[in-house]
Amino acid sequence: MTDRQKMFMQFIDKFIRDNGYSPSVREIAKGMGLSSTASVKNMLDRLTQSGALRRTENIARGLEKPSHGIPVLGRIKAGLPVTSEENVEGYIRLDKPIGDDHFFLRVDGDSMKDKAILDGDCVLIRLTNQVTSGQMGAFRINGEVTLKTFERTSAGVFLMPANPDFAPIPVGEYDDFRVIGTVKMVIRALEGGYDIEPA
Amino acid sequence: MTDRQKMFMQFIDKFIRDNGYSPSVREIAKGMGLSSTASVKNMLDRLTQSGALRRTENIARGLEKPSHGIPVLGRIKAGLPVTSEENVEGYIRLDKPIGDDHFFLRVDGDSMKDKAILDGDCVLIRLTNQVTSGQMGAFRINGEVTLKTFERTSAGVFLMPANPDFAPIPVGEYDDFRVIGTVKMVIRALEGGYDIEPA
DNA sequence: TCCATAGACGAACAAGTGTTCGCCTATGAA
DNA sequence: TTCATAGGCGAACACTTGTTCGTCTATGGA
Repeated sequence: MTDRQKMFMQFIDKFIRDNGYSPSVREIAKGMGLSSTASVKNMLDRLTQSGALRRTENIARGLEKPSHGIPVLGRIKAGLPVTSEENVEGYIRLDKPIGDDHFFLRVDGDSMKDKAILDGDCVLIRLTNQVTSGQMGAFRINGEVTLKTFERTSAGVFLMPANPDFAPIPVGEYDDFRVIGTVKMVIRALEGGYDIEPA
Repeated sequence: MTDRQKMFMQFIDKFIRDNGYSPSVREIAKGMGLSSTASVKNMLDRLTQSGALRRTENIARGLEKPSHGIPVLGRIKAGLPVTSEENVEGYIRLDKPIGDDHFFLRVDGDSMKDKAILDGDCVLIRLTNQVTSGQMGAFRINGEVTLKTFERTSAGVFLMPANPDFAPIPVGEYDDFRVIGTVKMVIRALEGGYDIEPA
């Protein structure tokens, strides 16, 4: 990609970030200091052809930047620059839409620390009442919400902590018990990485 | 929001997901089985006014769905439905753009397990060579990339594991050493939650 | 009954918008 | 030199698109 093409991409990218919709041909022309819309169309065609941009023809503001997410590097091959293509194992799409049956539960306390979940971590919960033995999830028991591992044994149902300082919680027939959802992901933000926006 | 309004939102949402740009008034009309664009405009005005939709007037395909991310629930107040407004402590925007100076490093091995980072976890690294003592980061030493805590003491510089089975790595004057970046976030996907897309 | 609100019709208008066509310049490789 | 490629101009064209206006129906209070 040429420098000029990078400049176009940056402009389009920023425009989309700022406005939530892509720029029109004339807006790009203006932003890039061009007087002809044909020049823009040429450039868009080049960018589309090289795969840097996705676009639906004849559609107003039909530009998309084909983000494939943030690269995941696995074993890094010696000799190569760290972020080079050869090291990429895959991508994680942080912009992938998640249905509104998901929410994060902020972990309070160390009761799951042996499962590497710490106080302050956020666990992504998917709302469901389907839970199998051994699965981690969020549960409400007698009015209190807790993060535990669900265990069904011959001795009954238990909510198991992952910390010897805490005792398993037996779920009796007369307890007010509800499965809230299962844990799909654990996120821990360090030193101001991904922050939580106030409500 | 009325049922009809929800149907509009769903249509628009799906359209954006499918196409990467928002539908035009006429496309909405067609999709909702309406014959007049005025009906659509009425509805869009209602949705915009109630805050369900964001939109720039007079701009083609200028619709946005105002996602404020995934809610984070902290201490859940008893008596309330779990996902009710009152429980929301904040939001995490998974669709927040991250610059391309970030990448994920897939953790290989248990050398940081006492810091609650497990084999297979993904750590978000921000490329930088600024690192202070006590900070966790990715380092290259003698051709090998490793995730460790950086420690500068009177005895010299060390890369500290968080696992008694591993020994600190002293960084000597003649070692080939480079700071790759610092850890901003830890992500662990459980049972097919957020998956890694193949490269 | 009166009235506000949600929802809808159809036609016409005024911008907005992508595309095309012919032509031009500069750069770098063959 | 010759040629391919990136980048650009300006005007004209045709289609897309949001908006407006008057009118209508149904529903659910007050």
